[in-house]
Amino acid sequence: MSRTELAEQMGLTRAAVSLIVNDLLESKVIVETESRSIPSGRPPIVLEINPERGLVGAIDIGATHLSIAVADFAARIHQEIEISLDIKQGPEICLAKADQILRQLLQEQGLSISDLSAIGIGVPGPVITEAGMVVSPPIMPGWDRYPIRASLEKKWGCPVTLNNDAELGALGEWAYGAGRGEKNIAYIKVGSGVGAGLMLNKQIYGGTTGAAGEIGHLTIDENGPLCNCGNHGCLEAFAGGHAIARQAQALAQSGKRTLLAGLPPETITAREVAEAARRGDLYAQEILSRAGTYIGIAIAGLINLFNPSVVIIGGGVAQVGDMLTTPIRQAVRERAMRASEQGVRITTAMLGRRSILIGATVQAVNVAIHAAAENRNSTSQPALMENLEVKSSS
Amino acid sequence: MSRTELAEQMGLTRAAVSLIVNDLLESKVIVETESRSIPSGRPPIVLEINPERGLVGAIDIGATHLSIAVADFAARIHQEIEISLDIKQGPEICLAKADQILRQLLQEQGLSISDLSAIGIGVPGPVITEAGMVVSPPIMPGWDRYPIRASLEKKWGCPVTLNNDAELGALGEWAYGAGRGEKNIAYIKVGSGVGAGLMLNKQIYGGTTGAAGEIGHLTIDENGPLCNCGNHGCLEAFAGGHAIARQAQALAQSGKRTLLAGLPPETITAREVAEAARRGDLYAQEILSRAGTYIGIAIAGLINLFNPSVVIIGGGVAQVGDMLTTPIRQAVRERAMRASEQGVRITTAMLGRRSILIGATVQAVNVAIHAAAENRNSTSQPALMENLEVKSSS
DNA sequence: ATTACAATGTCAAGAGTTTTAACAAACATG
DNA sequence: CATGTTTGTTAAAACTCTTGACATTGTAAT
Repeated sequence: MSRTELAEQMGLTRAAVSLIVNDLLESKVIVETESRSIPSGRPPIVLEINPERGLVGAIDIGATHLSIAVADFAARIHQEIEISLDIKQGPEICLAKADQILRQLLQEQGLSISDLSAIGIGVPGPVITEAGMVVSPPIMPGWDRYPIRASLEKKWGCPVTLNNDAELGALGEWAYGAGRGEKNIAYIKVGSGVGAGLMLNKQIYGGTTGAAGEIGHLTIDENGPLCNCGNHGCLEAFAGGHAIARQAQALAQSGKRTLLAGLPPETITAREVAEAARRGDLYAQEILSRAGTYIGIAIAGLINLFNPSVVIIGGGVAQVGDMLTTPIRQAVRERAMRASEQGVRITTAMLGRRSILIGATVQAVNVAIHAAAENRNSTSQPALMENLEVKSSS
Repeated sequence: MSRTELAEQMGLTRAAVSLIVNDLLESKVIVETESRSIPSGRPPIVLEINPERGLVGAIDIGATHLSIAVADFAARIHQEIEISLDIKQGPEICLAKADQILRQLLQEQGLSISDLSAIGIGVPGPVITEAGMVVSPPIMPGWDRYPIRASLEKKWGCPVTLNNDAELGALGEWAYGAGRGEKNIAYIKVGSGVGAGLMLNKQIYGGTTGAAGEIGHLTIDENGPLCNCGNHGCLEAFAGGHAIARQAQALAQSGKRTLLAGLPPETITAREVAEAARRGDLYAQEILSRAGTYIGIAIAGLINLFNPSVVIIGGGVAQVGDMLTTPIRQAVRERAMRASEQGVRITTAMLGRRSILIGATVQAVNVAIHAAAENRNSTSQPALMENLEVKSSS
């Protein structure tokens, strides 16, 4: 983004922007990159946040895994590690583990926590961002109202941000993936459960108590199977990773000619179903296709209510690609209203399994930038930085 | 709101606010009202937009009616009129009618269009606010892309705003009704059809193409009755005014002992059902209760996705009150996730059938204020006015 | 090559806002 | 009636942004 563009966006003159920008250049918060060529006139000098200005940490705590990454201010991941970890062990154990892995990851490069400008975290539950804690999480026993952010900021001595994981998936895909620059997007995380993260008017929308986007518990069929949440026929009970695994286990024991038949039932997860489907197993494909249809029904509802411009399918199960998106698209076409359905693009996550980590990185970079700009003695530097924070649509 | 409060909200000092405020007081855009008493210290002087500064027009174009009102800057309605009008007649005829009624209404008080500072309009279709037109409306044949705002501004010579009617219902209830000061609310308009208007982060949310909030076309049961939109089992086909009337007509002919039995089927509308139910007719109550349950199912989905703090039931059918809200509350309690459901209040519209007109008034006042503030030669007067626009939460 | 053109970026003086720091005003309480 | 507390006001000082010029850098035409 050039000085002139910034001036227009902020409602200032080029001269004023020049003064602010040069100040920020001097302190290396932003840098000039190559100048684009334009039809006529002097080419603008493109400005961006200095990728080398610092490093941030990104942590994705899932139901059964823990991913940690170190990235620069351009959200380029330098190092990454994933281990399995049961979130039910509670905050003390899980966060201690995260602390340990992060330090280890940094040490490999001769770094320490103090080299990080900020750390972004995603968790699979309703988050009150301002308070830095989760409230009444369905699948995180023991985490309710635990002061996650406060305790980590104290331990690490740097700013920490906490968000819902699906929100971060949406943010990641919006900033660097399939939803770049769009105004309203939904990121559907299809993992063991199903959740949605929303960005409305280019901002994360978490709802009143952080519980927005619970698409997994839309009622699809009131006579359907029992869900963890206590209700019957939730989407999650039809199409989540657990539900897929359960169907596959039943299939394996049914005596049908399927690639899954040979496996011991306990070892069958959604991953095995995806693998079998990829190899052409019709029964496995059938399971995924049906899941896709159910997800599509729910997404049709979401589209009717939100009218987004893009819906991005992410999460572990989404790695199967078209086997899920094709039935989803069809269900949406059949169920959603024309006016909304025609304007929406439904696509797989561009950042794959990294959407959430990248989203966490973006959040961390944003707070780091804010902290840096606030320390400087200028009024409108923060406002200018906000326009540079993530390459917003031009 | 006092000068000191304004200063805090805007991040300025009291001194700066004083200068701006006194300028605005001089030009009578705002006025001082009585000073509240506080525990200790000098009582603050409450400021508000001068209610007498001017008048605005509000127009609510429904599927089968046209309501027009003249109100002051405090959204107090001075005059009001409602006639029946079929929106299918198209924009030329309907807007000419609106023009005629408005002029007539003004003339009764010795006024004319030039006495109005702005006019707000609501229509029952997806609106692109910036363009001032509707796009692909399901129930407004002939209105697609007709330049509603442009043609009216030319005709009337004052600023005109165009919004979806349910959006305005939400805005009206948020500003002066059951959702005052809340951050995220949904207004459910139960009329011939069913639609939702959303205010998220204290702003109208219309979606990417203005089609957000189409709750009426959520699929409740894929084997349900055919809907106007072409799909099966939409909420609207179960619980809209049309659907209620259809059920009542069937009931009347069924031979059951009901108050509706005597009436000729063609004359039975939702209004007659409500009337019979109020008189204790169990069959009529049953119809309404079932409609409430279906609406509740859809609202449960909306709550799971949006996590609002208040859901307001409005529109013609909602006038029956508890006969609709009780089953709605119960369905929501059964279907929505705890975390979201516990934090939400479900209530009837406080402004009754006027929600939309008041919302239109609020929009009109806002643009009028903006126009007034922009003409003045000051940088931050517009910003200050925004904080006064509608009594936002303190 | 040279010239014209069109847009970006820069500079110094001047205009306009906001802060600072002190003070006056208004009300409750003892 | 003095005291405490918070609001609102005032003048000078500090700061920010705009104004209106000019230099810069590329493309396209002569």
